[in-house]
Amino acid sequence: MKKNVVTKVKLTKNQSLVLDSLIKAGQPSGAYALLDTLRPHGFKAPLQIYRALEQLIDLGLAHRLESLNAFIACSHVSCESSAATAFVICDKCETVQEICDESISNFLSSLARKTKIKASKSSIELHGLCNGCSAVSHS
Amino acid sequence: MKKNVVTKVKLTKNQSLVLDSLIKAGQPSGAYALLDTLRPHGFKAPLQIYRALEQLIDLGLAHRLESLNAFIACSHVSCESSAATAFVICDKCETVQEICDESISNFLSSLARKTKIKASKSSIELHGLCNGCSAVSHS
DNA sequence: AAATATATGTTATAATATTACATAAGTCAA
DNA sequence: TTGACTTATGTAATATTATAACATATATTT
Repeated sequence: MKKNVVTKVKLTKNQSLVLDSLIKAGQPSGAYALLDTLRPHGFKAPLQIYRALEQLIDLGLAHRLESLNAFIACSHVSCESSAATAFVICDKCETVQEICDESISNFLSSLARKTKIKASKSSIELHGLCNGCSAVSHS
Repeated sequence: MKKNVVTKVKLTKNQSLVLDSLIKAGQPSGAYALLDTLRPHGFKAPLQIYRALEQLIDLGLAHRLESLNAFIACSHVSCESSAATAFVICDKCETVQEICDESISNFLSSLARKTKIKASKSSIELHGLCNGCSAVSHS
């Protein structure tokens, strides 16, 4: 797995703005929601968002949630191995837990070994109801 | 995790046609590719595809690959627990290995336990180069 | 047969993402 | 500093993926 350990990077203006928006949102955000948020800052086209996101993801500062077509700021100071992260998503309150430990990387290594694949990217997303929401919702 | 153990189901005409196309394709297919394949059979609108796919997925006969926005026939006679499946995808030859064993379900249970989520759905997708393709491609 | 649920057909539109091309700004070597 | 090069940006147009809304038809149950 490739990864990007980044000590210090200077983000461009657009990248900073997008990252700030993601952080402020604190939950999964779609590209067009980010665009709307940033219109007051002069953003006008989706590409401005998608390009910034691409860099942020490369840098490990943001992640893409494949099952939501949405993006989220990395919850770690610097996600050392953005390729071995799991996301646990509450479908009710939209809270996302980002898990990034040995159990994940071990599982992925083992899976790669078993299937004889040279892995480059992974996506693990678990949906359900978080502790709080499952206590409440009887519906 | 909910699952759908299906002994015998009568598929509708559209469901059968879509499933057949998926099986023939033998690799991930987008909804619109399926639509084009099935135009000769009278399909005209995306909804005919999406609706059939929804049922097939519910029945465990097909799966959605979130990271590709594509669909694939279940490779098991009947995927007993479609919620605990991992997909290993070669980005070069597009081959998909569908893994559905205890290591997957154990990993997911453990993750759910640790994060205190009541899981309902999961998506595990590992991208890279399969054995054959990684031997060849130096690019 | 009537009532109900499920499947289908069709049009329009929403939501997500990329292509293509032009311009600007930063980086580095001579 | 200039020129060559790379990276970032702006903008319009368009491609791709997915759903809403509404009408009709077919199957299932009572």
